[in-house]
Amino acid sequence: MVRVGLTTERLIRAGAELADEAGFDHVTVAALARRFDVKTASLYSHLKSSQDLKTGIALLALEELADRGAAALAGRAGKDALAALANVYRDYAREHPGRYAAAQLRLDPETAAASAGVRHAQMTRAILRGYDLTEPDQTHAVRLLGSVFHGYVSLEMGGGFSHSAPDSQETWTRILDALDATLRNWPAP
Amino acid sequence: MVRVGLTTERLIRAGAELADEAGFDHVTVAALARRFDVKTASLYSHLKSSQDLKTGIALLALEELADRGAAALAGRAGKDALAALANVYRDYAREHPGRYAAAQLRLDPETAAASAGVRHAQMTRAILRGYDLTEPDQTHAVRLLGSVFHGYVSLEMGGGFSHSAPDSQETWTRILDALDATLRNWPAP
DNA sequence: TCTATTTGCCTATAGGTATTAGGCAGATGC
DNA sequence: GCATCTGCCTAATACCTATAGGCAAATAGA
Repeated sequence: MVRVGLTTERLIRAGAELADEAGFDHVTVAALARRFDVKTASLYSHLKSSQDLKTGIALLALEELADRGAAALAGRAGKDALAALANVYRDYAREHPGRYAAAQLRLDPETAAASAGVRHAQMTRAILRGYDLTEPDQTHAVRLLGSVFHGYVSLEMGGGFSHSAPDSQETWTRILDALDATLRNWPAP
Repeated sequence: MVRVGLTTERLIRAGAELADEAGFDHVTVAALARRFDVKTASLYSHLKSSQDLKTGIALLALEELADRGAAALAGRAGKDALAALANVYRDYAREHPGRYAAAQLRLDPETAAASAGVRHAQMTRAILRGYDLTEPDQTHAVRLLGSVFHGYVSLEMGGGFSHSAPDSQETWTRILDALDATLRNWPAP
C-alpha cells in the first residue's frame, strides 16, 4: 500500500489535464483514480463528490483565464485592449478545450460570487473605458462582448466554421473590427 | 405484459419533454423507460443507444427551431427580420430549455449535414439580404449573428444576467439595435 | 376461426460510475 | 519506541448502459 500523496489541489490539477486530453465530460472520479493508479474510493478523502471535482476544475480555469486576461490588458486601451482580451479567451479555449468547457459550468450563486468570474466582468468593463458609453450602455456592451466572445469561441470549437471559406481567423479579425466600430458608434435607444 | 406501443418517434418526443422538465443532462434511457412504466432494456428495440436518443432530441429541436424561424421570417426584412429570428432563438430557449440545450449537441458531420442545421444558416443569410454586404462579408456577418444569438441566449439561461440591472430584456433590445447598426455600417477591412 | 409467424416487452446478466462505511498499515508526534 | 493519525484499501449499495434470449400478444394467411 504505497501512498501516492493525493491532495485536492493535485487532483483538480490532474482533472484539468484529463479534461483537456479526453474532454470535460469524460472527467470522472474513476478515470482520475486510474490516472493515479489508485482505487476510486480513495479520492473521496479529498473530494466531496464528482460535482466537487468539476467545480474545482471550473474555478481553476476561471482563475487562469482571468490571470491571462489581466496580463493581456496591462498597458493596452481601446481596440487594442478589446482584441487582446478577446484573443485570451479564444486562445485559451484552443489550448485548453477541456478547461474552457469547465469554465462554462453553471456554478451556484455563492460559488460564482467568490470565483474569478467577477474579475472577468471587471476586465470587460475596463475595456469600455476606452470608449464613450454612458453607465447603462456600458452594461449592455459588457453583455454584448461576453456574448460574442463566448458564442464565437463555442461555435468555433464545435466545428461550426471549420469546413467553409473564409477561414475562421479572418472572420475573427473582422468581427473584432465590427465590435470596435459598434462601441465607437453605440446607437442611442 | 401489456404493450404500451413504443416507437422511436414517441420515445424521442417524450425524451424532449423530459429534457425540458428535468434538464438535458438528466435524459437517460432509464428515466425514459420509467416514464412509460416499462423496463429499460425494452427501449433498446427502438433506440440504438443512449447517444442515439440524445441525437434524436437534438434533431427534433433543430427542426422545430428552423420551422419557427421560417415562420417568423416570412414577410419580414431588414431589422424587422433580424429581431424576429433572434427572438425565435431566445424564446425557444426559454420555453424549451432542455430541447435548446440538445440543439447545441455536437453532431457528427454527416448527421449535421442532413439536419435542419443547414436551414438555420440559410435563414441567417436571408436576413442579410436586407443589408448591403459583399459575399465574404456576408459570411463574417452570419458568423457574428450566430455567435451573438447563441452566446447571449446561453449566458442568459446560465443566469449570467439575472441579478443585475438593467434587466435582460432591455439589453437584448439594445443589442439588436447595435447589431442592426453594425450591419448597416459594416466596416471595410 | 384457427394456426403460424412476427415482434414487443420481459428477465437475466455483465460492466461502468458514484458514493459510503469500516479496516489496516504507513507516516507522524511525543 | 510507542501511540496516534491519516491515507488508501476492501466491501457494499445503487444507478446507468447495453446485449442475449424468452414468452406472449398482435398480426397474417388459410
